[in-house]
This record gives sequence, structure tokens and C-alpha cells, in this order.
Amino acid sequence: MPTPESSKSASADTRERILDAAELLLIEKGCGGTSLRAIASSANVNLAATNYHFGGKEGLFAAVIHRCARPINEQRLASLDMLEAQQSHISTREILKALLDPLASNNLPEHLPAVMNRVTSEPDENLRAIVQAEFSEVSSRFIAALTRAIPQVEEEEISLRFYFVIGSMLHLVGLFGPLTTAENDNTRTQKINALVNFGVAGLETESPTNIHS
Amino acid sequence: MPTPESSKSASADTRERILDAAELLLIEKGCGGTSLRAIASSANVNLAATNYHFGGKEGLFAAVIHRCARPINEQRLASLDMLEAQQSHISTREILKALLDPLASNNLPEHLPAVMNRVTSEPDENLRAIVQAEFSEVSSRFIAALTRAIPQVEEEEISLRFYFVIGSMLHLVGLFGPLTTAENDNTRTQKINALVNFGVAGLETESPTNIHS
DNA sequence: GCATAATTCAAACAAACGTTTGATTGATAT
DNA sequence: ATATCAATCAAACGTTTGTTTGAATTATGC
Repeated sequence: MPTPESSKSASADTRERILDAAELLLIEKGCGGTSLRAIASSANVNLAATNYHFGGKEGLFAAVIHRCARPINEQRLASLDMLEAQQSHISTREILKALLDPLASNNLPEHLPAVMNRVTSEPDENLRAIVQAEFSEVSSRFIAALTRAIPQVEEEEISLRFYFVIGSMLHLVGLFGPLTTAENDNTRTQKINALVNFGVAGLETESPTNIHS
Repeated sequence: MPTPESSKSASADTRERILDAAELLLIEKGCGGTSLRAIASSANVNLAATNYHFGGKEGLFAAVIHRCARPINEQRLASLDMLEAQQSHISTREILKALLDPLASNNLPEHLPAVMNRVTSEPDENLRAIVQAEFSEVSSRFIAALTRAIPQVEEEEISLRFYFVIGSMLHLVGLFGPLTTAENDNTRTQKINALVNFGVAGLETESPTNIHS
């Protein structure tokens, strides 16, 4: 029973052709709405190849998620590392830019935002667990940084507001089309900037202790 | 071919039993992940009843969406109507409370937030069109009110920030469990309040025209 | 009570699904 | 060249899917 899980040289492009096709179909039709037959047909590979290379449908989508989520989260953590190494106090804006600017970067897998948007709202618990695990380090690191940057707001409130920023981010990237053209690269950057502004203000606000009426 | 679409008296509770079961299963498993057999079995009705009463799977979920979305959107619009009738200038906070407070209300369908959360992230285009149509009046009315309340920010920017608030809202209600207990009613209210504070600050902030570095 | 329509029911339909099998081809190393 | 392993392939497996059918049951109007 040769289940490679990590092939070296021979026809490793079959794996990637499957991943590419699965990624596109995942964006359009969702995970449950995409059949292995549609993937195999779109990738011009045999139906059994998906099971051979990834062990099953779930393993395939897990691989898609990993391939998409890892580079952007590494870039986020690298940006935060750099900020924390260079300066003692980091602004809320700098932190949010480290979190969100990679979404407008063009040296990342291009459909990454759309994949994240789909996968974070999947009913399947296993897939949700995968994406949550993939995102947990980013989450805790950035919440810690924000807690230091905004000492006037308690940590629990910061966590909740960070959750709001993530929600806005996911909803925004759902607005991005699956294709990346040169012209809407500008509007992507503008929208990411708008989200940074929005998030900075929302994160830094002091909760009104007493509200009239 | 008697397809009622609007039954009067006789066993109208079959329709609602189907809707209740479909609603719960939709929350747990999503739309594509829920079979008509599971719904019929959970509702203790015959399999063919779902097709008889709703004409098909899509009609059934459309009915679920309508039943959930209409009351909360009517309450939102009613609150906004009342505000606009009573005072000439309405604050951002009042508008956001009209939009978001119904989510913590307990005289509304209890799984409403969870249903909205699932349905807004469905890949199926027809279902997305339904929920978008159901939400379009709320969207335009509230954006208009916010544009009046925050004249220092241009309308296009307001629309985008409103979109962020909706994203935060959807992500937040995904955090709410499907069950409504008395104890977490309080935390729901607190979280909705936190979202209102977050949204007010984010909406009202003035975009920095020049950012250092 | 009787005719008529509305509703429920068991059963079956074809289609699509994920997965498995066993043979076949390709490459690799001895 | 030959043995060995990796990879691809056509074909079939058994389930599950949404939908349809036609008879049986229930309610409704007169």
C-alpha cells in the first residue's frame, strides 16, 4: 500500500495539478459541493489519483488549506517578529498592517483570500479544526501584541475586538473576486487600508461606561 | 398537481415541523450537508412531504431563510423608522443599536443568528441571492442613515465600513451557540454591546490622509 | 353521507457520490 | 536485463442523494 504523502521527484506535478483544481472548485462550489470527479476531470488526472495521493477527500482539502494558509501566516508572524525586534512600543496600526497587508500582497497564492473565506465557514468540523489550528498561533501572538499596544483596554475586550477584525477581514475577502487582475490590485490595497483604519479605531476606543437611555 | 405553497388550516404543523427540523440541521451541517431524508426523519414526516410542501430542497431552504430573516429585518427597519420620526439628528450609536440589538432580543426566532451565519456563507448562488434580497432594504436604509449621521466621511467609505460591521456581526453570531440559555443571554448582550462600541468607533474615524513610513 | 380535494405514505427511480480493486505502465537501481 | 517500487488507469463497488409515482388516508364543502 504505497501512500506517498510526500513525493519527491516523479510526476509531483500531478499532486499540484490536483491541488490547483481542488482549490478553484473549492472557492466556487465549497467543500461539500465539489466532487472528486469534478476535481479529477478539471485537473486531467484519473479519478483514483486523488485518493492515491491524498488518501481521500478530506486529506485533499486539508492539503489545500495547508498550502494556502501557511505562507500568509508565516508572513504575518515574520512581520510581527520584525516589529517586536526593532521597536519597544508598537502601534495598533503597525500590528494591523502586519496582519492585513499580506492579503493585498501579490507574491502569495493568489486565491488565498477566497479559500480562507470559504473554509472558515465550512460546516465540516474536521476542516474547521484544521484551519483553526493553522491560525491559532497568529491569533494568540497578535492578541498579545495588541494587548500591549492598547493597555487602556483589558485583554478580554481586545480578544473580542480582534475577533471583530477577523470577521470584517473574512467578509471583505469574500468580496474579492477569485481572479487577481492588475487593475483591482489597487482597489484591494485601498480596501485593506480602509479595514486597517476601521480596525485601529475600533480596537483603540474606550468603552463608554454609562450609556444614556 | 396540488402544490399548496400557502396552506390554511389542515396540518399546517407538518410544514412547521419540517421547517424547524431543516433549520436545526442547516445550522449544524450546512445546506448541502443536510439531506431531505435527515430532515424528514428528524421532523417525523414522510420523505415526500418535503417535496410536496416546498416543491424541492431549494424551496425548503428558501422558506427557512425567509422565516428567519424577515422578523429581524422588520424589527431593524421599525427601529430605524422610529428614530427617524422622533429626532432630526440620529447618532451612529443609535443606528448601530437599531441594527444589532435585535440579535440579543429573545422574542425572535432563537436560532436566527446561526441561520444567518450559515446562509450568508453558502456557495449556492440561489440561496445567496435570496438572503441578499432579504437584506438589501436594511442595507441601503442603514447606509443612508449612517451617511447622514457621519457627514465627515464620504458615502462610499461608509458603505465599506458598514460592510465591515456586517462581517463582524456574522462572525460574532457564529460564536453564539445554537441554543439560547438564560445565562448566556447576558453574555450575548455584552458582546453585542461590544460590537456596537467597536462599530461606532470604526465608522466615525477619519481616515488618516498621510501615514508616516 | 357523499363527492372532492388535500395530504400522507411506501416504494421505487435514475443519478452522483467516495472509495476500492487489480491490471498496466513508467521509472530506478542493482 | 531484471527485479522492484511508484504511479496511472478503466471499471466497478455499495451508498446516498433528490425527486417522482400512484395508491391510501384524511379533511372539507354541500
